Amino acid sequence: MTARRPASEARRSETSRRAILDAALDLVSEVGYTKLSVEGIAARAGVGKQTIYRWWPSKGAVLLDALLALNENQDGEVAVLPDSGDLATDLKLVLRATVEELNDSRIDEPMRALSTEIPRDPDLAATYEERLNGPIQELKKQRLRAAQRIGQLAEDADLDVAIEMIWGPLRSRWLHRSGPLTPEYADTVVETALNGLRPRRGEG
Amino acid sequence: MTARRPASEARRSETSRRAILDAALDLVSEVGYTKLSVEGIAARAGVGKQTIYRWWPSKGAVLLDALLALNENQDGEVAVLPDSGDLATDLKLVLRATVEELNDSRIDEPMRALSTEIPRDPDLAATYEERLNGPIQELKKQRLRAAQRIGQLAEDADLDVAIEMIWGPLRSRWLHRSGPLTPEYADTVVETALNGLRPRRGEG
Amino acid sequence: MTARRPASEARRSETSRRAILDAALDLVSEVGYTKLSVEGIAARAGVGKQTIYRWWPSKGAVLLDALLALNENQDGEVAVLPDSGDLATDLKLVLRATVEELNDSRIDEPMRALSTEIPRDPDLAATYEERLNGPIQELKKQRLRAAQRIGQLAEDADLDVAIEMIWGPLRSRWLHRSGPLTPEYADTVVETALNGLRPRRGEG
Amino acid sequence: MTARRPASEARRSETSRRAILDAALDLVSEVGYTKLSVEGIAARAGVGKQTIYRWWPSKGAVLLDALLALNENQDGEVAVLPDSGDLATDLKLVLRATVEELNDSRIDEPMRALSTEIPRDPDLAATYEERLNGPIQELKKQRLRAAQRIGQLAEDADLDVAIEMIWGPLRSRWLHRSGPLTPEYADTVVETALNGLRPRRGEG
DNA sequence: GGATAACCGAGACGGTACGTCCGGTCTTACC
DNA sequence: GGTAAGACCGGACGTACCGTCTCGGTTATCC
Repeated sequence: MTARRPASEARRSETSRRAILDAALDLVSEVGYTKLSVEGIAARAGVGKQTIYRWWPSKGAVLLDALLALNENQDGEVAVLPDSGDLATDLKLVLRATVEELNDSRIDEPMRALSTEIPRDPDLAATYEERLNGPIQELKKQRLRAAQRIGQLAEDADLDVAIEMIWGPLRSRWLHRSGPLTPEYADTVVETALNGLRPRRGEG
Repeated sequence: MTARRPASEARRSETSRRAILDAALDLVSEVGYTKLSVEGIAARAGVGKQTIYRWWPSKGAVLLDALLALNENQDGEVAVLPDSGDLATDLKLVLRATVEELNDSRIDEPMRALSTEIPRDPDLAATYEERLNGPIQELKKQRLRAAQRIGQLAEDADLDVAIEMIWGPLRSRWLHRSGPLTPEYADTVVETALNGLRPRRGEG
Repeated sequence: MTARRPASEARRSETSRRAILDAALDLVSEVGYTKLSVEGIAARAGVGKQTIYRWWPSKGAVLLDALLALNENQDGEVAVLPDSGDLATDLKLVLRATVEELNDSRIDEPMRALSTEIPRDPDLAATYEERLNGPIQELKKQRLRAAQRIGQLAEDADLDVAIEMIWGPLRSRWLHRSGPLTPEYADTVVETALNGLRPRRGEG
Repeated sequence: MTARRPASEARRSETSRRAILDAALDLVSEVGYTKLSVEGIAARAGVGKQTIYRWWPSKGAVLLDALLALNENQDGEVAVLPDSGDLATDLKLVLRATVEELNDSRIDEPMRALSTEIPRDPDLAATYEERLNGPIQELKKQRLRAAQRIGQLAEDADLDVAIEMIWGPLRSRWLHRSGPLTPEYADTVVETALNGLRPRRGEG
């Protein structure tokens, strides 16, 4: 696990790294991202500011690492989305899990912070894409391609649009707090995305 | 136009107000929202800082007003979404217009700034909801309800979900710059949202 | 007295200015010049750092002003050196006063600080020359010229050298703590400087 | 030469020591004492910071050693001041040599640095006194005592005052750059110190 | 038409945080 | 055990803005 980090970081203090990530998570929950400061993180972590600037370019980057570390802890990392043979069932399962995650205050605040910082900071966006969003996006596409192969998803569907259709509404409602995040909402979104908004032929 | 502002603002300097909004728009395009500062706006507008703080609570609020003023200028304000009788056609029209708007650099930066600031600032979010998003959301719902009445949209569809399905993907691609905003993309999204992701029965 | 400051400083807070000068004097005595910091002065004075940087270029400049302010307080400022008609008597008087001043802990530390900072900082040196040393030097020269006129000082004496001869030893012993500063020492220096080091002709 | 250092320093790297002293001299001339840093010296010398802190307590101490090393190089070290039998002649000779030394940019900056650091740092002052100033002071006193013995200097003269009278003005003019350092100035000072400021009896 | 009060520009003020430099200590790997 | 390298905690630097607060100098109503 530690060995994963490259040789150039051989002398890096694992203690300080953990303290910084923990402090960042704690503080962002306590005071919000806007009032989160590198100075504050350093103080809370009992660390010199330089130790943060040496390894991260911004408070957003610290937070991204903190979030990644959070995932690594609850290991057995899902390397793949579930595939029971039925797309709708699986998507509901996944979205319900996402609902739970976004309702987890440990994740909610830092994730919200990242979501609003990424469009402002191209460097952070690139890292986020590479380390977090990209891989996840690929998993989603794999699952959708499997569905295409067995005729559960239109063959000519644009997968990026499809992903947006499925995961977008949840994310949007969460980010703008425009409604409660419930398992039922997850189900509704999946059904609507798959079936479309038109009245279903032969219904009623 | 000026008369629209309440009596309490009778003594307010229209010159300063315009200068501030213009300066805000100019600066946010030049330096980005993060480096935009009340101090900078005041300097650029040739105005005292207090004149800004007297009328707006934050730089975000200034920008919101600036954006609203921008809309008021290009008058003939569409008080309603087009209704040709065919929902798909109308939605494509509207989304193509949105595509053009979001490609307009005059609007792009301030809009992006607001989009990332709103989830961080409840007060700004409330104002945004009341002055800009709420009314627009209502127009969209009206158009969708009309479609429901003539059987072009499922009667049991959750309109909030529907709106997210239709307008979400465009907004998301724009905000994260995850692909080009083209008229064709607008069309694809409308079709996908209406028809759903499942293979259409009897197709092929 | 306050009116002496130029119009450009009309809005300057006299309260803050006094607090800063007082804090600087207190701190330099407590912790020494090396550990004196602008940050520390600001904190002690209950003032923002910018308020110091707005009006002074360095901690040395603050200290110089503090010292000048100290002199202004004990008014009745001697605009001229005493002239009783006898040079030796007057010089002893003046040097004994200097001895007392340099033994005053209120003056000792800041003066010592300035003395070591001036050779390092040309800007500070210029200000010091203009505001403090220059005028004093002029007074000394006036007194010595008077002595020349009545034959108590060699007509061809270089006044700069003369001043160094008279005031230098005291200053040197003080700066390097190479011996106690006593009235007797002052007298010895005056006698030696006036009579020279050679054996006096006809003595003994 | 190397053997002069005590046994405890047996393992000390002479290469590093030289590199540090050279780097210190170079840097103090380039950037001035204030901006001279242990970090900078280490980097320039290609040496670890610890190697400096192991052997010297401060940047001032390094500089003092560097200066001492400089003297040791131009060997044939004058263990005694010249004594031709005429004090005035000898003093002029010595002061003219000092003038030349102080005009040497290789010596000027580090010496100036030391001169301003010593009154701030008692430890450095002690070392300076022991290693450099003390011995020199003793040489001066020896020469002056010899002069007293043959009636060229007043028998009751305080030698410390005498030294200050003779060497002080030069040092002061140099430190405060209050005038050019010339051989003529050296001569004037010697004459004035010996003869005193009073008009000479029987002149004219 | 003279008082008066809100608005305005300017910018000083007490603060917070920035991102950097360096101090002095400690650790690692080499020789 | 000395050394090069450099991470570490900490303190201060000088700067940028925050949001509040005078300060005079216009307006622009209202008596």
